Amino acid sequence: MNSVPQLTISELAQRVGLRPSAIRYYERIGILLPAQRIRGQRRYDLTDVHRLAVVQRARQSGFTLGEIRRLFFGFREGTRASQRWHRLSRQKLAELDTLSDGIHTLRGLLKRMMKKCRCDTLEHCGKRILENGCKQGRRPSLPANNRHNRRHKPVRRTVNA
Amino acid sequence: MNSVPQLTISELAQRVGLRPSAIRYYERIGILLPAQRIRGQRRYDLTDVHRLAVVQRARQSGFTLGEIRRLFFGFREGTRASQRWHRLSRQKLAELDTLSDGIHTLRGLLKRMMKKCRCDTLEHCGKRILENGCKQGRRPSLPANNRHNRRHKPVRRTVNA
DNA sequence: CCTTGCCTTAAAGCCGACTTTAAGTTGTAG
DNA sequence: CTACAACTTAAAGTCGGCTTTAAGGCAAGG
Repeated sequence: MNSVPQLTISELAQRVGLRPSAIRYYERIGILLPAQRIRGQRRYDLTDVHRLAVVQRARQSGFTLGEIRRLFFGFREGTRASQRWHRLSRQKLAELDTLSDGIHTLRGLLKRMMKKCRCDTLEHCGKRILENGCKQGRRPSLPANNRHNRRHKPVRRTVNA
Repeated sequence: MNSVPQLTISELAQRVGLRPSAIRYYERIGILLPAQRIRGQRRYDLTDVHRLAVVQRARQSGFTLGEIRRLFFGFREGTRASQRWHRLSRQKLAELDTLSDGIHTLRGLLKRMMKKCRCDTLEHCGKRILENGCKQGRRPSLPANNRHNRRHKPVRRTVNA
């Protein structure tokens, strides 16, 4: 049924554009469930690929690994826990909205700087941010640096398969 | 002319929601120009406030400090440098667009998870990301962690002045 | 049999972005 | 005169997110 039943760790890594070490790390911290093993070695299938696709997207969008675990893989069924999950999600949704806003603003700033060139643009933008920026939506919550993946070799994803 | 001619470092910090140590750090790494000093102590004015407003917004939107320096404060006039700047900006604009996309996707995923509840939603989303996600816009470029600002005391901004 | 290649683990290292600490200066109030 | 608050610096520490290293296992091929 699954076109790719068993992937080794480095095959999986290849597909999602990560390195094996990152995948092991994700397992350790509970982003991935302990993988099935065959003679001691981890094996994965397509559901893992999909899961990691979401993880990657989320990381790139500024989610921390903690948030990813809580929000995407942290819904247990108990009403208690589920309530907590809903609270967290609502919170994160709000954050995402203000984040979108911020990105929009900066996109605009960058574009204006490319045309009109120069500092008053910047100064003026800072002023605007301060003024209207006081609409206090819980600000995001910067995650951590992934630039490693650039410092070290880039890990190009396999285009498909 | 400027309603607030001289701010001490902690006054400035207060206004932009940073701690003094962060501001000194920004000066060290060239995000802020060496501040004017009066009897050895740094003094700031409104243009610094505005500058930091932009910096903050950019940090929250996932820019690294390096990018912020290069993109917002790194346009020198030489045609050579200016070309480089334009290249970087265009690149970052593209990144911002794919980032917006990603955020949109995840927002959708989170919302669907709140309604329909559960994993197939997630699985399905992963699949979609993999399929169309291969439109290879240079992915962002995660910056680093600011959660410190939460671990340590939050530093509430002064509402205005 | 031995090399090659990919796997394993635990532990240490690294980078970005700050914060904390330690030690010292300065201006003001009591 | 002293105490205090708020500043200064350099250096060390911290945290998240990985990567690298060191030491070893195991199957396939020559």
